[in-house]
Amino acid sequence: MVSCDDMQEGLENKTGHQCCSKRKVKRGLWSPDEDEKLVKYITTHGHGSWSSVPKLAGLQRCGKSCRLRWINYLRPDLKRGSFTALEESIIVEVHRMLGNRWAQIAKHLPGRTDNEVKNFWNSCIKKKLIAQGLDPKTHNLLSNNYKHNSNSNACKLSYQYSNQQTTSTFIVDSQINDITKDMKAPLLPFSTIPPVPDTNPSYPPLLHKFSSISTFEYQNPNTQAFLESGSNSSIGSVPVSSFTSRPSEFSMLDESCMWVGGYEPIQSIKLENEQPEQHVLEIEKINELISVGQNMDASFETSTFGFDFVDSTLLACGMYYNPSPIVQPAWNSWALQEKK
DNA sequence: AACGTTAGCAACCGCTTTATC
DNA sequence: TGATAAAGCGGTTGCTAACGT
Repeated sequence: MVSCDDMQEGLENKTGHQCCSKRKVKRGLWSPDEDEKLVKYITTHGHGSWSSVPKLAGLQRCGKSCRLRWINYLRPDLKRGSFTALEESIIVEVHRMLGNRWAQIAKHLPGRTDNEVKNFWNSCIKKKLIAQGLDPKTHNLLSNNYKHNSNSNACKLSYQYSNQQTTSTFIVDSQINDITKDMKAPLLPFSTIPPVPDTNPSYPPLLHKFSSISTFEYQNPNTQAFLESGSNSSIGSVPVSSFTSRPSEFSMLDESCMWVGGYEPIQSIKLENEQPEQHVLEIEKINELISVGQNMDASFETSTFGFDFVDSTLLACGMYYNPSPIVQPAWNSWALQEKK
């Protein structure tokens, strides 16, 4: 077997990435000495332009390599150790919504890097899903052949799928609103609800935190929504069209906002619309279900309306309701009012 | 003990996106 | 507005350690 030293010796004399083609760069594993140099430099000066870091830090590395080493390994805020069951659940759930967008998934896991999440997915979660008979790409049931050929040694899932149904068209990222995904959504109860973090004063003021509505009322020519405040409860009524026809009514806002708001109990949420062919969905029992660490159950699902697990998950996790472009101005004015 | 296999992970590659001029 | 550089990102590679035979 080729030793690490051999490998590095062989690599050292090669020219590196295009970005560093003017100088010889070292590749392969980082030595403690290199780590120390990089940490010392970054903590003192910040990284600035990564391409200039190696020279300034006294490293014979490519700037890209320095950046990667810092982000994936040396950053002081990185979390070490195994993934928890909760983290695992979050990865599965967000992956089901976003696919292999590791950087986006990692944003929901403080202290974890995209590389780490990706490696964990490929080395563990993927196998667990296959062992459960689920396609790790689509999260749908696999064919029997695939299932039988899967790795039988994969460790057991720490969660259970309770159902396998429903489809809704759903936009999951406000920054990629042109991307519509078919959500094949098995019902996946979280093993626990994510911890409620402290309120983050930096989160965008114009975002409406769905779960903390207190009082709100507005009208506009196209849609109507009102929220009534009770002493201990909030009742929201938000006009939406059928998800299948206007899925963009619901979308996750910038993923970095996820988990930020935490969860505040709500008594009910009513979703309705004005068009006769569309439906009204009464959401009851949410607090109960959420408080015991579950999403809404299958019986709660209304296939006609298309309000399925995805949406209940958003709600349960203290995510955000993203109004449609029509509704947005009203949300914004409400938010401004709230700020005063 | 020797060898082969596998899992986990760090690092790299190359493409895409974003920022700057 | 286009060119270029820098940064970001996902896929892939290959090393090490652990495990099995």
